[in-house]
Amino acid sequence: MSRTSPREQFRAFLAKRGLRATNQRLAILDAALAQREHVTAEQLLDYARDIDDSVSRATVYRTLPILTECGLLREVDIGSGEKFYRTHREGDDTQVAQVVCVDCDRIFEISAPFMSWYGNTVSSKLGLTPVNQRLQVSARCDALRDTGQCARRGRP
Amino acid sequence: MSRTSPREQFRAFLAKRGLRATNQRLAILDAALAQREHVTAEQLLDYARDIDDSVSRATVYRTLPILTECGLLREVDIGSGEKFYRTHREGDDTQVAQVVCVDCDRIFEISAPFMSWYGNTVSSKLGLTPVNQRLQVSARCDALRDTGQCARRGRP
DNA sequence: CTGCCTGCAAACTCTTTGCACGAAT
DNA sequence: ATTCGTGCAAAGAGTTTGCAGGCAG
Repeated sequence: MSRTSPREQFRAFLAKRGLRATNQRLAILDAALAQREHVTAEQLLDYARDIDDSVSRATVYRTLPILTECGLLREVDIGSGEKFYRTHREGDDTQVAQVVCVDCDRIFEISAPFMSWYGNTVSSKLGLTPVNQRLQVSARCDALRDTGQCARRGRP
Repeated sequence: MSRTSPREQFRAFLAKRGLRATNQRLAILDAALAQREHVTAEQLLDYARDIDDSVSRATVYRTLPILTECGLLREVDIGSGEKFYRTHREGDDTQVAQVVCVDCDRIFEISAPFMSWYGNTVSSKLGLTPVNQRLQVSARCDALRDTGQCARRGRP
């Protein structure tokens, strides 16, 4: 229903915080929005440089937390050393599980509406209130095991 | 039921792989077994050096994967930059959720038997078979919020 | 003896930070 | 004009690795 584009949303967020809408920040935003898959900071740097070649690695790292707090990106940490980022679109479920295929390294996200209940159940026993939670599944590809091939293999 | 001590289990595992039971590896094992809480590689190095001061950081890092594969330790990654390790005793539940208190930084583990069902459900939709899964909850301390104090605060 | 193991230190990866210049408001 | 933002390069944290010597089997 909302008519607010991500660009506007970002500008409004920046203004509210007294931050500036620089070309670099906007280029990073546009680069992120153009990606359908999970991307690393390094990949985002490349894409952002295609839009504005003055973007530096430092600025990407400084901008990512802003975009995350703004709600435009979601940070996904699968414990592999580097963090991944994904555009968070309106209507996206907040409670998602990540399924990481150890064969093709792709990250799938699945709505997991039970998670918040689990988090509450498990935390309340300890006198704690959940802030956020992640369910992460590592899995192997059935097709690859059975036929030696996986259609997803190698795809971005 | 088993009469096998962790030491014996480790020696058997090493022998089976053609690896050597060095003093350093045994010291690291003993250091790990003596800990009740989650420890980092660095802490384990300190404890192991109390037993055998010739243990080096490199050997700790080289030994941790062995102990993990052997099933004597469990690796816990809470996405904080460094990994934690915990002794995995017989009868320990494999399906555990980690609850991390963001106030006192302690890691609690709670049995979460529903997790494997969930992992299966979510993976099978993608044509994947789960290898392992983690449910991780970040939470705040109720006592600290309400009374300004938490009995667990500062405790190891 | 032989070859796996070791400690040391350097290398590596991802991320953060100090600094002086540059641009948004 | 200010003040925040930037690129660069160096620093950091955690972990891994190359090498020459050491010790288990």
